[in-house]
Amino acid sequence: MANPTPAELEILQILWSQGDSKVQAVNDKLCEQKPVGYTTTLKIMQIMTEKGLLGRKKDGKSHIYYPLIKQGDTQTSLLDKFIASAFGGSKSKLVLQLLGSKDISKKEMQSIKQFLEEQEKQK
Amino acid sequence: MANPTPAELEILQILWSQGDSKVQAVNDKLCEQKPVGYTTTLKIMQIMTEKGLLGRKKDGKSHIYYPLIKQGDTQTSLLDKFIASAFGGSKSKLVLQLLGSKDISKKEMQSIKQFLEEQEKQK
DNA sequence: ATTTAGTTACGAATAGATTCGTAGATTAAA
DNA sequence: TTTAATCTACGAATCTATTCGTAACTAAAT
Repeated sequence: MANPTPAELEILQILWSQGDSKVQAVNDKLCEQKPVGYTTTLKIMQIMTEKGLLGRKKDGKSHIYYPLIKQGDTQTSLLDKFIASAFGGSKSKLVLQLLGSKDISKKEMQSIKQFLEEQEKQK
Repeated sequence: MANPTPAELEILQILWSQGDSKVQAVNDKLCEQKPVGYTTTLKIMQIMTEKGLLGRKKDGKSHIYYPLIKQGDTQTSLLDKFIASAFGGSKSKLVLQLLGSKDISKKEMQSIKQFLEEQEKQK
């Protein structure tokens, strides 16, 4: 399955976070960030349906759309591609760049270290 | 400064890793992965020069090109944008996804843990 | 039945990135 | 000086994603 385009990803994020939705609801959410025409959103969601990224069921005169791909799978796939193109395929280079950045919050560092500790216990 | 496009990034990677180069050398390198015409590579490098991504100096009848932006800065900028679009802006979510993935090598985990240990000592 | 509001389907316009053909310029060699 | 090889500059073609106008359709309200 091909990766979603940027505009498609925005729509997927909305569906993943707020659940199955009508075009109107998705468009409203998108408009909170930047103005975008209703038919633009509709068109992209129709394309996504053709591609197999979304499914839909009829509801009155409109449709309710839902994602056919999992958020985690998509993130993994996008991440792999990103690491290949920007970090020469090295996962650790990316992580080190992140861990070394000044603007990573303490809370974020906390949850990372905690994850590693729990992983140690597993063994 | 706007982020480089995918094709531009490929060229930057080559210049960062093998140093200042002529179009010919860059194109040869690119062709190791996929066939691409000489004038295609030339055109993109000319555009990059207009944009201020590359500089160049005359050498005989050709030019020697060099990056005007740092690899680390570019990676940081691309990464920020990527995290915003694919991980809702959460750095830790991305790291956890990576650390939890099955195909991260032991060597990579090693260098990550080592980095965290050294960071602890700093305090 | 007619009107109205909301929705869909379709196709075209736009925009940006990528690709490459061609013509002209430059350099080195014969 | 002429030729050959290489390189640059330019513009056009292509491709993909995005945007939106318009017309047709649907359902509900009057």
